[in-house]
Amino acid sequence: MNAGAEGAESAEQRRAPRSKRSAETRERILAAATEVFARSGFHGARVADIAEQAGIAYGLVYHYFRNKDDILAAIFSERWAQYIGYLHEVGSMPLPFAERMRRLVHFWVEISRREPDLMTIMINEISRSYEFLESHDIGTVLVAFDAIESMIQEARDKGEVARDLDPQLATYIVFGAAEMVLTGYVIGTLQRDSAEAFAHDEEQMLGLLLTGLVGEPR
Amino acid sequence: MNAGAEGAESAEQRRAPRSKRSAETRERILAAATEVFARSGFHGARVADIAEQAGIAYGLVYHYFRNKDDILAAIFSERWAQYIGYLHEVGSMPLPFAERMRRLVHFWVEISRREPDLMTIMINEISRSYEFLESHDIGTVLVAFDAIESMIQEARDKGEVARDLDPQLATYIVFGAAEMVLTGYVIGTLQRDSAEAFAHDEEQMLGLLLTGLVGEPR
Amino acid sequence: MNAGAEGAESAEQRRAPRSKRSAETRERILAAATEVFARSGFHGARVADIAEQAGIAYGLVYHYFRNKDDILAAIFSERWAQYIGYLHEVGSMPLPFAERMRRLVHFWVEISRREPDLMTIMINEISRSYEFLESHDIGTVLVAFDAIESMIQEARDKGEVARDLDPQLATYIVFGAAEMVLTGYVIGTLQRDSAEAFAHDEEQMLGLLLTGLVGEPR
Amino acid sequence: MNAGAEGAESAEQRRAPRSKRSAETRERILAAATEVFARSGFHGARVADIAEQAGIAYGLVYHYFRNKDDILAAIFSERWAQYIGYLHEVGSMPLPFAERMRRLVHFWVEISRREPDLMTIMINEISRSYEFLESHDIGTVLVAFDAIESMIQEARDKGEVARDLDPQLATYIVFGAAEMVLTGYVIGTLQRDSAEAFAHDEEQMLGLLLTGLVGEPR
DNA sequence: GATGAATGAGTCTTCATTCAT
DNA sequence: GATGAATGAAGACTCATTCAT
Repeated sequence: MNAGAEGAESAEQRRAPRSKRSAETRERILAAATEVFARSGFHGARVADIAEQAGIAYGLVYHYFRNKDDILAAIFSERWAQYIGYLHEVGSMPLPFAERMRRLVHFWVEISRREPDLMTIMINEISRSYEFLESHDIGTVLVAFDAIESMIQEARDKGEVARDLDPQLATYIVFGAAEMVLTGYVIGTLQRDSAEAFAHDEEQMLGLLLTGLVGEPR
Repeated sequence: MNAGAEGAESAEQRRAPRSKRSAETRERILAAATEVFARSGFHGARVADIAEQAGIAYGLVYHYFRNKDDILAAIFSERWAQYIGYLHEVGSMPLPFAERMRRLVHFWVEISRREPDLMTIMINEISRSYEFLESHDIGTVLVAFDAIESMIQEARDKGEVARDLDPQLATYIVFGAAEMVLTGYVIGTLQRDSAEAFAHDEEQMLGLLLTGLVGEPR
Repeated sequence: MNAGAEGAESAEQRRAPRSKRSAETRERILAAATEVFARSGFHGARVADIAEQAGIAYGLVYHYFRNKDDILAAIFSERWAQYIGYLHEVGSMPLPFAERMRRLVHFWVEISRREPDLMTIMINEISRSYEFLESHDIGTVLVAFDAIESMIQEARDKGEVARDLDPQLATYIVFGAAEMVLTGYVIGTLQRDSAEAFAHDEEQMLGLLLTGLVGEPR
Repeated sequence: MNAGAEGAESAEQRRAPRSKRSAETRERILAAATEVFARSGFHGARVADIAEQAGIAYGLVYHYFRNKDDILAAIFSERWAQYIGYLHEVGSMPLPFAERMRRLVHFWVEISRREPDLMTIMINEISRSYEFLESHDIGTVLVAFDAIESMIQEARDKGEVARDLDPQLATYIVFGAAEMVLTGYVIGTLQRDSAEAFAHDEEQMLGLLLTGLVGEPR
């Protein structure tokens, strides 16, 4: 398509300024969309709102994204990718299961603190399965589940978790538990204002997931 | 008119044949809407679809509900009410905490099996929807959380759960865990086709919530 | 239903209650419609509003009137008829022109005081010519103009008004002048709270119409 | 493209070709709406009709006006403004009262001749519409009354009109008289086809308003 | 690249009117 | 006569997307 136009060597750099600006605009759109989607939801967000938030004309959005869906998909895949990356990273570290879980929980809470808008979107839009199943790569979402499931599976094999545990179901439970707490942050019913408060929550979540409500050896 | 046929039944039933038909139509609309919302989502559902599903003219929908939102709100409040009712019922029974949790989990799974459409809506359209949370009574939703929180609080006082447990946070975790499993049923990534399979899930969830991933005394 | 309870007497009278009741209901609808039309305008008034105001089911309205237009037409023709009647009555009396005008003006002001709703409708709806011309008998309206025009014409022949006066145009002016004052009453920009105030207005109008703004021989 | 043709004209015109086109489209919509409203009335006019008349797509109307009401309001405020302007202009001229009235009457008749559609709307949709009066600035309408009232008041102080005249009431009468004649033009019951005919009407109106039906010194 | 004017399909909602009971 | 459930045509309005400049 544009391969011929690329030219040699410096071409990449010559293209740079333009593509740099381009990339910046693209990023600005994504950032704006993240904010607007978080505030109004995917359906409630108008392309015009996103453009306005990004400080550009709304027609320009269509130079960077095929359509509105595409924007959500981009937010989703690009951010989720790094998330998945982290999951795999944690999964491949030679750490005890409890420590892996600790990092996982910490990671989730951290993201929620730093990028609440992004987390809001993840939580609110991604679970709209009927839409997702049709238009996006639900597989990509499931990869995250798989990563956690492998983690649990492996831990079970090593005897770090109960032998009769169903790894798949356990994954859903771990994921759901974390997600609801994050939702609490997002909708403001769980208000936390200090790093300590968040740290405390992490402890609680970790303890509860590992040893349950009853669990004493915490 | 047919008053004679009605006889001296309960006063409630005598509440006019017309109202009766009316009530039936209303129910038919709610049932149709539940199905359509579950299939297409609130935004994707057209009032015309609901009317068609209910086998009525679409203007009639507006005799029973102010607008589309109102239909969702009705599904929500009328079903959620009975749900809350059950929570309180379980909460007031003189049962050990573990048993209460068992019933709770069973209740959730049962509803999902019997009324998957309703559960789909609850999960997709209501529990995550800022729109809904903004326009309707978020308080009503939170009552469910409160009921569970009281349950946990009480159990803590009795020493049935860990002393340092944060009841509020624990509630979110319990709720979130259950919700995600149900979401798995809803979107079909967790396929269960027998009563045994569901029963097994209940055991798993209960065990995990009570004694955690590690938990041995299960 | 309750016919048997009514007892015997003559057939006419036995039918009387029914047609009497009928006539009453019809009147109640007209009265209600007058109020509602005055408040909300013809377009803004819903048949259901009228029925509610009349205290009946809205389907019943269609037993008495073909449709909404028909109600307005009835108000119009039945009330206007008596109005026209008065105009002709005044026109046929052997009175000096000034006296006729006085009675005319008094009549208008009186109606406005006693039946402001009716007057509001007359003023607001009847001039919507495009609708009127199509659906109603504009001729009936014009009869009123004709009556006044004849009055002026005759006065001119007798030398009671300026010889070069165009009776038709003068009619419009007289009519318009009165109508705007009444409109002032209706919309509340001309507030009058005593019989004297209204009487004073009548004097002013009469004086102005007869001898003009300048006019001294008043 | 046409920038070169524009040259170094006034800054106002340089205000971008795009805005220019925009302004033209807006004007085209207003003109179309004026025609359609006059023909079918505000309620009877469909936005689609207006768009078609303007030769544009349906949705474009909503780029320029919030809704149908807004279009009527724009017609009203933009035209009425110039109308009020003229009233004040006449009011501030050092002219005898009779001359002022002459100009006023002439002005009304002229507008009716030149922009019958506009006048139709003013009369049918605005000056009588409770809807309009409620939702918009009735004050703006009343300013016109005030202007005339001041004119009469001043004339009374100078002894140009009867000493016992109520200026406010007189204003309503003058206004109403004129309005009804214009209504006659609008609904076609007063057909005038020559400049002379209109001029003659002006004479009649002026004479009648100044010296009344009886008035001889005319 | 950038702009925003233009397009028009898609839906909700209203409400006069009909009709079974 | 009376009721109000049922119908469905009609129309306002939104907004994603295209495209000329």
